[in-house]
Amino acid sequence: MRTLDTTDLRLLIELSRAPDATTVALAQALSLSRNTVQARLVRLTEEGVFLPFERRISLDALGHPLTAFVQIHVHQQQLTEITAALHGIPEVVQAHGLTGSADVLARVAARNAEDLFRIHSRILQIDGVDRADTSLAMTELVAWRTVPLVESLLGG
Amino acid sequence: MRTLDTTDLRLLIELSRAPDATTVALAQALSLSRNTVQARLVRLTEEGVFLPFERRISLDALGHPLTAFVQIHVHQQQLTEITAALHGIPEVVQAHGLTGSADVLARVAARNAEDLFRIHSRILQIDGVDRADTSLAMTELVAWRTVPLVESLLGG
DNA sequence: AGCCGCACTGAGCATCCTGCCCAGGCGCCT
DNA sequence: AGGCGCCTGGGCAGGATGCTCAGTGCGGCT
Repeated sequence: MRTLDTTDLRLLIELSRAPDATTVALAQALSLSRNTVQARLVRLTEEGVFLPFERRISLDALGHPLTAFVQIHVHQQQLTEITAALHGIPEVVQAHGLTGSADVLARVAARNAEDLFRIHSRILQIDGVDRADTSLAMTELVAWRTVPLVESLLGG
Repeated sequence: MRTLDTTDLRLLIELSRAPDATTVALAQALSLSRNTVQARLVRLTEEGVFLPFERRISLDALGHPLTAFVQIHVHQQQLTEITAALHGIPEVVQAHGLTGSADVLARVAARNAEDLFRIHSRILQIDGVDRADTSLAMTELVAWRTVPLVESLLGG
C-alpha cells in the first residue's frame, strides 16, 4: 500500500472537520485546485482508506446505549464455527481474535442490563465456547479518534 | 432521544450501501420524495445519529496495521489525570472505563511490534497506572458492523 | 543539458444536484 | 370539524459535478 503524503493527510483532517464539504470547499480550504482534490478523493477511495459508512452509525441512536466487552474463551479448533455464530448475533458489533490464550474479545451493544444478560447467555450457548466474561463499559474516556494520529504523521 | 422509525432505519441501511449517494438517488431507492429524504437527513444529523467522520479513516492506511487492547489497572482517584495522559498519546485510539476492577481498556494502533512496545511503556509511565496488560489483536473476526442491528430493528 | 513522466493548475461545458420555497393531500388526535 | 405532522410534487436560481484539455513546474533519467 502506498504511503499517504502530506496532501492526503491534510485532506483527511479537513474531511474530519467538515465531512459534508463539497470538493470545491475542500479545495479552497487546502489551497489546491478542484481537480487535485477530486483526483485524491478517488485515489483514497480506491485504496480503501475510507472504512464503511456503517461505522458512523450511533448505537446510542439505535436504542443500544450500553457497550460491553465480552472476553470469550474458546476451543481453538472450532474458531470458524464460533465466528459464524457470532456473526449471527446482531448485537455483536465487532470481534477480535487475540494472541496468547485462545480467546476472542467481542464488543457488544445492548439496550439495557437484561438485554446484555440475554446476549451474554446466547454467546455462552455457542458450541465450543468455554467461558465468557462480560465487562460493562461505563464511560468512553477517549472517544474514537484518528485525527491526532494523522496529525502526528504530519510531523505535528 | 426520539426512536428512529422504519424510514430512518431504511435510510441508514441505504446509506451504508451507498455512502456517497445523492439525495435524489436515496429518494428513489427508498421510493420517497426528495424533500422527505432531505428532511430526514437533516433531522438525523441534528439528533447526532451520525458519528464523526474520523471513524471512517483506516488505521491500516495510516501505516498502523496493528491493533492491540491494553488493559490498564489504575488508581481510581487519578482517573482524570490518567485520561488526560491517554489523550496525549495519539496511538490511543479509544479508551473505555470498565466496571468491576478499577481498570481501563484502551485500544491502541501501532506500526509494528516495537512500536507497540514503545506505546505500552508510555502508558505504563503514566502516573497512577499500576499495571498494563497488552493483548495483540490477530484477526478481526467480526469487522465493525451496525447494519445487522439496524435490520433487526426493522423486524428482519 | 535535454528529455520524460508526473502531478497540479485553470479553464470550459453540459448535466445534475442542492437548498429553498410553496400548495396540496392524507392520516391521526382532540 | 379543525389542527398537526408528514409526505408529495412542482418550481427555481445557484452551485457542484464529472469530464476534458492545454499548459506549467519539478524531479529523475540518460
